[in-house]
Amino acid sequence: MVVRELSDETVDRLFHALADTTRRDILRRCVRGELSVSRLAEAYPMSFAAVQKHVAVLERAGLVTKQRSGREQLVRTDPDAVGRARQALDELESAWRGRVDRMARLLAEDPGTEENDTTEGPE
Amino acid sequence: MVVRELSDETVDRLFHALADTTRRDILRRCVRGELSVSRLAEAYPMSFAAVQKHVAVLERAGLVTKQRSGREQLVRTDPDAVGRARQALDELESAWRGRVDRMARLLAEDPGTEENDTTEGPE
DNA sequence: CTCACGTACAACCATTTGGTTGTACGTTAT
DNA sequence: ATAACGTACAACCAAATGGTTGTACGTGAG
Repeated sequence: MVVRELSDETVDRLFHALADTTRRDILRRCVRGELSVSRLAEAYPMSFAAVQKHVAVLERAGLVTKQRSGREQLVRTDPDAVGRARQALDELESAWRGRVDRMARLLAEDPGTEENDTTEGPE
Repeated sequence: MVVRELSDETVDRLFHALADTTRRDILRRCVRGELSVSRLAEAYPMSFAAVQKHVAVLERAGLVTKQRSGREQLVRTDPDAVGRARQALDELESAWRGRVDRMARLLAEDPGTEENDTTEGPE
């Protein structure tokens, strides 16, 4: 498993897609069996086009995939999606604890250099 | 540990706050020692007021707390914050697998009521 | 005391977002 | 063949976002 580092834009789109109740609900629905967009749309108090847009946002964020089946477009949430969201959180949390710093430093410097942290952020 | 369920609005604000590169960077910076807002502002190619607004967003999301110290306002990221973000993700992921539904139903209803799922979304 | 600093907040602006309706087009059912 | 269905997409709109500048005010330093 390579787990490539997530770009800022990727994380932006990921979290933005998750920052909406309707979209999170769509995700939940489309795990147990894919649903056509119109079927989905029936579930919400908004137009078909609105739901279509929500799905598009989820798709751009890589949280769902669409697959054509006849005249329907079936939406399914990507199983790895949560994984990536979690990874984004992990990357943040690791900065939290300075773990990444320490590890990087431990790998880079001599053992025994237990300095206090002064990790430079992006200037 | 009580771990109260997160409201939709809470999760909305949480993910929305995280869906911005600058704000995520602020979070990273304000873990190792709190920083004054103006100190923070120096780090970004935008006005003081803009950074102030970003901090406000983080604060409303509960990701950061401010504490007055003299004429400065010190920003510190809440250690429990990531925890709540992770919880939000967990609540989603558990729906992923249908675990929460089943558990909730098992706990709430009579044993043996094995209905088919028709999980009602926000109407 | 006075002034610079750090903050708060309002007003304003451009862009994005989340929603609408309407139209067009391919596919399935009758 | 024709009608109904599911989708795609454009145009439009109101509200929220992310940024700006300007002003006011408390606090700390000289």
